[in-house]
Amino acid sequence: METEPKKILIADDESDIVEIIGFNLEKEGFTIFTAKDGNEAINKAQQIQPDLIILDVMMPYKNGIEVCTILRQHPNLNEVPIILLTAINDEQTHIKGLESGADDYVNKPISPKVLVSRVKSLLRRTNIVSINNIIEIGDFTIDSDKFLVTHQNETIVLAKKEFELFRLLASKPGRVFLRDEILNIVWGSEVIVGDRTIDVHVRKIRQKIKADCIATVKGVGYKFEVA
Amino acid sequence: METEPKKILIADDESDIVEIIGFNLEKEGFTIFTAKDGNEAINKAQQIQPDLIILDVMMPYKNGIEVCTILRQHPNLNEVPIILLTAINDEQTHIKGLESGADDYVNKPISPKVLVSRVKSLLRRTNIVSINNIIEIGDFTIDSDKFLVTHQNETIVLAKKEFELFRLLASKPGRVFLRDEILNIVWGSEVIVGDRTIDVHVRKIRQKIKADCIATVKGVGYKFEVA
DNA sequence: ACAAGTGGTTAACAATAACTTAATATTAAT
DNA sequence: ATTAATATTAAGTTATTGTTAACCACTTGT
Repeated sequence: METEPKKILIADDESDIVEIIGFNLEKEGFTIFTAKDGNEAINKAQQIQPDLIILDVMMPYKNGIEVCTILRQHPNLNEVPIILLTAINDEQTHIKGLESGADDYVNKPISPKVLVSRVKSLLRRTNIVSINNIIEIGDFTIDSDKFLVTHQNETIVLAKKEFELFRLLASKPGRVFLRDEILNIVWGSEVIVGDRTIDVHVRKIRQKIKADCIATVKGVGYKFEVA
Repeated sequence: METEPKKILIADDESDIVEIIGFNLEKEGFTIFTAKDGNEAINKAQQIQPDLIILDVMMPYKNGIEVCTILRQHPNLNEVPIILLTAINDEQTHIKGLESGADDYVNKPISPKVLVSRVKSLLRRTNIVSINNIIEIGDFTIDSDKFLVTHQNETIVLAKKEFELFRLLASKPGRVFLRDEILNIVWGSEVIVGDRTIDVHVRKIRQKIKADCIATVKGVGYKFEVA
């Protein structure tokens, strides 16, 4: 099983904090993404589907707690581990932060080492609990648990066969799937359907997804192409 | 699906701390068990199989970190959520505590309310299915103790099976539950009921709850959708 | 004990969404 | 240009779910 580096999104308007935290997490092998305000945090989270998000509470446009509340209602991000970071050492805010759906609430000033420990602890816990069936490729997110495809913040609802076909192609971008393979995997080896059936499904997917991401390889099959 | 109150084991040699924390957690509907030292904590944990353990770091016989390390090697307790409690505000200990497998590390003096929040947050994360006896999602409040659903201040009375089905779906908003899953969880794996049974229950829920919050995924199952 | 009510299940049928096919148009390869 | 493969469209078919009402088992109040 491949273990790609875990992606962590850090959102804070104070660039030196982002830098020091980012540096320490990178040292541990995490891949770091950053955002400078609440809106950017939400957009980037959707784009990159991080494994964990660190949110400063005091940020322009949307504060960390607001971002947290929004993410918890988001179809693909409502289970992502969230750590709130704050200079506010206030009981009410602390409780409100956790109630907004955050997993941890850490007061500044922070020891980077402690933060790294907390990140690891949280990831350890979330890995035990949930194995998310999410494929990300290009601007697409394919969530098998929710039977949902999202593309650039837009949610696309596919029917069962459409979804299974799309997921198959997207599972190995660039690789061509023979029509026979597709039939075997999506329809099953016993089922016999005409050749045009696949085409019609491909058409429906292409229609629902505006992007041009399924390529025909004439005489062979279809493949998913990253734009 | 029975909803027993969640069991929490508190281990601390300072009886007044145990008392104040215990009191506040009981107020929230948790059942409290206590231990006065490390060995007792391990024994009681095995006996009662708590849903969460709070360990003081400084305890006789075995300290909290040692207890945590041992529990993490124990077959039945290696996944139980653990919160370490400590008067030691020291970075090294903090990190060691988390590395021993604890999920959280909280410094004394503690606000009981904050601790309760952290307990809830951790239980929310560790329990896929509603362990908090109260689920709040969208405009809905689902209270497993009172078997009550409220929606925008209106009280909705659901029958037992209806309630369990609704709670299951609401416990993982967005996630599609396969019909088989639903049967296994709500009806139990031994019980055999016809296919239309689920539909009829869904219909009744949809009828009682005016909102359109249960979506059908044809050929797959049902899911709860936030409006 | 009895009637009335509640909850749960089933069966019959209706409605609908998903899937398949067939007919025709378009495209790509040689 | 010719041909084979795929795209497109609409219509037809099937599978799945929705709806209703009836039935039975249990509980509750009298």
